[in-house]
Amino acid sequence: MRSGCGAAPTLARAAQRPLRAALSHAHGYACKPMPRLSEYLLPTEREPPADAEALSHRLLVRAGLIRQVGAGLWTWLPAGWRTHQRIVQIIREEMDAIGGMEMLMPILQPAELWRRSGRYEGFGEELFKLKDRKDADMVLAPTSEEVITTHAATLIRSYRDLPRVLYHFQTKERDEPRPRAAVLRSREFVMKDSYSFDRDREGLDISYQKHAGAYDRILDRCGLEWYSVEADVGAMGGFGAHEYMAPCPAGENDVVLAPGYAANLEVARAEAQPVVLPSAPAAPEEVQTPGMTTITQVAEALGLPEGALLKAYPVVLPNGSLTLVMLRGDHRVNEVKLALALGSSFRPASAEEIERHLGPPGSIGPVGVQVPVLLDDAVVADGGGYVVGANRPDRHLRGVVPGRDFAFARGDVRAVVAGDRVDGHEVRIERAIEVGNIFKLGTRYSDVLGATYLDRSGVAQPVWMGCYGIGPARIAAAAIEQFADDRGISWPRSISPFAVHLVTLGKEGSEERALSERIYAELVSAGIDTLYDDRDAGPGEKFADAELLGCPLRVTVGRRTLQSGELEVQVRRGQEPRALPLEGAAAAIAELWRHVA
RNA sequence: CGGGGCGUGGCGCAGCCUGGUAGCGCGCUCGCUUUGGGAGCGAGAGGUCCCGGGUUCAAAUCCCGGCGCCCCGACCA
Repeated sequence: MRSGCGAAPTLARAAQRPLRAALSHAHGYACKPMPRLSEYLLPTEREPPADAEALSHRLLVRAGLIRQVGAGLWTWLPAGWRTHQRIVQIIREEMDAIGGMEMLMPILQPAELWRRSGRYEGFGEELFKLKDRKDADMVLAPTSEEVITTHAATLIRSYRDLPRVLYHFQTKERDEPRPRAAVLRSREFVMKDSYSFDRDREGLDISYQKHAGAYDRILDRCGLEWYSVEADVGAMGGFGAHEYMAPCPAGENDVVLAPGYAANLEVARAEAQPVVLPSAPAAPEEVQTPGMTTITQVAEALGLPEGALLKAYPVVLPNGSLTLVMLRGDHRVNEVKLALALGSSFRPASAEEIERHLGPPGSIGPVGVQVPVLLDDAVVADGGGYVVGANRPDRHLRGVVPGRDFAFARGDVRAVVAGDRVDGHEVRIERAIEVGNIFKLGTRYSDVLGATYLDRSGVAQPVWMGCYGIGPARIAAAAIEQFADDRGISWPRSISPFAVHLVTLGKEGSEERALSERIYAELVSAGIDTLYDDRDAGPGEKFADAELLGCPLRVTVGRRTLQSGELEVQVRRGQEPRALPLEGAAAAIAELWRHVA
């Protein structure tokens, strides 16, 4: 918070002439102008738009912070933009603190660069493509690895030029297949993306750790509840990645959490809950399962838990070969982990392929098949036997023991479920929104775009890169989701559009109004960001709007204030009321401000 | 891409089935009253009924085509 930009005018002077003029002109101080609601654009709505589902979407619109332009396209209105900019500033400070240098790269980029990196086709339908008047192919950048690496190729020449961290805040364009929940997934949004350049892998590790520290501080300062989770390095390749997840109901990811453990469900590993198996006979026995094609049906018919059955998931690799993935009946395949275990992408086998290689879909199994079997790690026999499909219609096999009755390779390919354990602790699974990510790129871009430097011995080496993104809009939405109550938003103080929402209940010309003006001037002079509700409206409406907008402190000036000589301050979170002495109110409010969340 | 839903004043909705001068609540404007939890009375303003075509004497309403938006799933550096 800024401090003192001029003495408050006295009450007497305030009564003599328009206060704002006194503040901004007569005094000549460079006070940050603090809006009166009667002159501000804050279009609050009593009802949310009918198509808004997510809480953050409803509240952002109702509180007058954003408005829609098209699918996935949103305008930030003045108060909303204040929050956005506060988040941007926090990010900027923490990036600068780790030695980042702010710059700006264009959104509109030549397709040529993207062809060279292989992403013109590789990025997929999400990449906005267009042509300029000379018919040259262009793209609207969803991210800036190509441009920054091209710069690095010519601007970084020597080991002395490394390491470096460069970043910018820039609009990103992504033709999302399904924009949703207002700013949670939009087609155009501002992102801070930074890029680190190092001499080698060890240097990259250091840059990565610095970013991890910066991101920790950014999200703490923004007042969010958040987790850093291990992430899938995905299609981009890479040497490691973390995602920063903020738990919230409107989130799009599942995070697996246990004390000391946090991972994206896509990559999470945990110890499965045990299942009691019937003891295995000397050899598998066939059982009749007429018309039963699902795990549930067979388990029920045999009186066994679903975990005592094995589920078959035949997949086809790009080379056309078929692999039979087997996992416990109560588990589900995690496709990301499966691709990792297979070392390749895959697709589920078609019914026709299953029929040809194995048997009738619905009762296929691993015994006697001619295709490789990949057995999930959670399948442990331990003296017992499993029920599997017999590769014949209406038949299953009972008492099947992996290893004895079929050969297999091992892999962890199942999705973790709540109740599994990590280090003895049960895990829980929460919805969360990804607000940032950090990624060790390695030399993927420097190799293809020619970013090399000369090392100490004069040998050209590829630059080792990392990329790091964070989305202010998602941070804002996550903060709303995490802290809103039934009256509206409750901003963490660091990213609230205003610190104080000053409500006057006095009519124009009243004594209360004159007092309000004085308090307003004092707050502004004390450097406190204040929104002053001086509208000619009823108290109910003003309070409702204040609680909807969610500034941490609401200061009310009315007849009661005059009678009691005390100022009423409400802390938004918990709607806790307090009384402060009128004398020295601004200082007391500033002090209170320092202690709210 | 598959499935579902919706486009009528700034917001929320009715009217459409069964065609006949477009309505309600909130909001907005003006006046008076009111003023510590979305206040009252009175008077007003505001709509190419998403677009195009068709049927009809007549289309918000029926038919055909298109566009837009939302939700679920798939997908997702």
